[in-house]
Amino acid sequence: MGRRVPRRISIKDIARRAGVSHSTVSRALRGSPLVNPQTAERIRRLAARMGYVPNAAARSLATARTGIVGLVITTLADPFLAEIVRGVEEVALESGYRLFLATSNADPDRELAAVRALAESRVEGVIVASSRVGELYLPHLEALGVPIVLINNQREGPFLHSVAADSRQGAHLAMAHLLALGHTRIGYITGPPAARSNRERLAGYREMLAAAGIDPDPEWIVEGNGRPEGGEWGLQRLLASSRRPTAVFCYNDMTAIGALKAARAAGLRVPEDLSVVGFDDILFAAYTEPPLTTVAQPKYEMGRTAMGLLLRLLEGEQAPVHLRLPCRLVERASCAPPPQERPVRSLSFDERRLP
Amino acid sequence: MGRRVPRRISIKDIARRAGVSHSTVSRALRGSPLVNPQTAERIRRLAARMGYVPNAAARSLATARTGIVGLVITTLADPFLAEIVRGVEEVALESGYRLFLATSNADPDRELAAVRALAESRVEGVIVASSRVGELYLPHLEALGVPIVLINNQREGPFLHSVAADSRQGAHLAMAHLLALGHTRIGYITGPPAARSNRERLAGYREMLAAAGIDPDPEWIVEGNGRPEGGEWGLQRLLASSRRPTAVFCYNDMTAIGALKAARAAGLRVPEDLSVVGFDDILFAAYTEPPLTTVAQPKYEMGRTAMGLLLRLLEGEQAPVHLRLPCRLVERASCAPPPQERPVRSLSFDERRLP
DNA sequence: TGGGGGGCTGCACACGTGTGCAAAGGAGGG
DNA sequence: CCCTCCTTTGCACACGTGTGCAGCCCCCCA
Repeated sequence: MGRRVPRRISIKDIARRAGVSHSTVSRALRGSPLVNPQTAERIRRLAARMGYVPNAAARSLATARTGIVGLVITTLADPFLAEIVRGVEEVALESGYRLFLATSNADPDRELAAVRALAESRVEGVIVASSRVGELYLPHLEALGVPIVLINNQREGPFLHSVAADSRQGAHLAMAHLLALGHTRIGYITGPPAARSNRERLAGYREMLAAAGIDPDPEWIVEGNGRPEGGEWGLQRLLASSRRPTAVFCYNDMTAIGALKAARAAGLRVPEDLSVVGFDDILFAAYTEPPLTTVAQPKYEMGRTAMGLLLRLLEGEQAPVHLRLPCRLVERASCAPPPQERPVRSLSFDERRLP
Repeated sequence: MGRRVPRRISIKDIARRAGVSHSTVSRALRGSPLVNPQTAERIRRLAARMGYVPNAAARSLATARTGIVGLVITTLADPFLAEIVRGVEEVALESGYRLFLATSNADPDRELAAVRALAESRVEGVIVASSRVGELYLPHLEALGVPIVLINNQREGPFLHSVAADSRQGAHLAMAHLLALGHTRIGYITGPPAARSNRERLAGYREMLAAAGIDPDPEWIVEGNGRPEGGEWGLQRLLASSRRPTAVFCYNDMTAIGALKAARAAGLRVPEDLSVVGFDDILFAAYTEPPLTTVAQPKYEMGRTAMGLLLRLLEGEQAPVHLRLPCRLVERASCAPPPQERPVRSLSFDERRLP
């Protein structure tokens, strides 16, 4: 399959033209002090003039270093990933590493093929920016024997390191905001129940309620799936609960978007009747109706940090490292004080037990 | 910098264990008919058992083929790109090519560095999935001397090919829909004026108005920028026009989102008072308020087609090719028949000239 | 003037894989 | 039985770059 790549200038061609050996050219271009400065300069000029471009494959072979980092993502369709990838790529470029893309879309066959491609390319390290890494994926990656940095997906293993947003602290921010506005009945729409981030946000939610002396009603915690449908269903169930919350903290912005939709469908105004807080600060959070107050993960920083950590690991540090970056609250327009409590008496104990 | 990649099994190791020469191993693993079938099978078994993984760099060097395709995108933050990349990646994986990521974020220095990285990796071809390729970027890419497939960015050049959605036909769909609903005063909020896609959508807009016998008011065409702000400003100007449109066709969904926001701010209900059509069908189009009727580009198909085209070019076809894929209309809830024309007389000629 | 040392250069080999060519061995036909 | 041809294998070189080591030349010092 395929044609050959066009034959390009090699250091031997330059050597011939310069009347030196290819070794000298190699050294001159690499800036070795072993070459006479004038000669080196002459060679560099000549190389530039001849349009020389080093051959990465040949260099890899000679040096046993590829300068390639694998970037594993389940799917680019996750708007959350863009900024992370930007951060990763920027640091990679600065430090002379190349990125190999490996997406899997959660298909086991493709995951396997992708890992094989990474192995054949002899990646020196791997960054996994993906909410859900397949359970089988990770072992294969570990078998590569190179350091792995997981983003927002902390696990334990000899080659495993991680950079994650501090979801619990982020949840604290969201809840502190709602509590400060005067809310006391606050719901939480979960993401994928098994996700670590979900458990942490839930923990943060519970902690802040407890700290405020509020006893959370079990009905306030409803299951979503991290996607808009989940938010829709979740909010519907919340609205049906006996002690209807005046505010909802959502696992992520996608969930919040669904929740906003359901609120509208139920005739509720946001934020007058219901306050909503999201998580992630995706691009569209600023354009929902109303614009969404949300907890921003430092995505770009996480990307930079992950690649920076990988660089350090490639330099030789081998101890497993797990880094946490703080979130911050982005206040927009989806939160307000709770609606005036109708002076209607709350249900008495007896009434509650009635059908 | 960096440690060496762990030493892995080579065909020489296998050869030693199998008691044959490395040539035989190479041939066996590549499935050459020159090897005794039993021997070949034995070698393949041994290779698998020893955990052999071919070294892509060495193979590249020997065959002068890298199997690498450069994927150039200005920024991943464009939600539009995700599906395209998915299509590209899928075909690439199926056909044994690897993807090399190069983003530039419109920074000239980074563009240069990215192109140099592509050159050093000896990419066999390049796919450019990016609304705005820097003017300087493209010449550098062309200097690589490998086929280039542009997505949604048709230009002419010896190595340039393209796959694009048929924007004009898409505009026809949108306009046909609005006209069929009974609208006669229809505005268009542009994208970046220089963008080819914008010119095509504008052309499609004009053609359909003309076909319907409608003489477009110059005030109906207002300038946006492809982002929500542009849509906001654009709609504000449209609402201020003397013959206020009852429907707006927007350059893209981001613009439409801004337009929806401005409509709300102006107290207009969508779709009762104003119909809005977007373009692109990004993920969030389904979650705007109301859900956005829009023209979908076949993004996934475009990605697949682009990579497929590149494969054919790599096989040897050299004629510049420009492919067009049709769009389709996705009807949601942002369009309705125009509001009942208030029986109020329209302004007379004389009145119009008054201050 | 001889010896030592430093600066610079080239030789030769290595990296891992692929492949043209020669050669060995066996089978089959005359 | 010999010749030919086919199958199978290994040798040797190539790809482009990097690098240890030897060697050359020149300068400096004794």
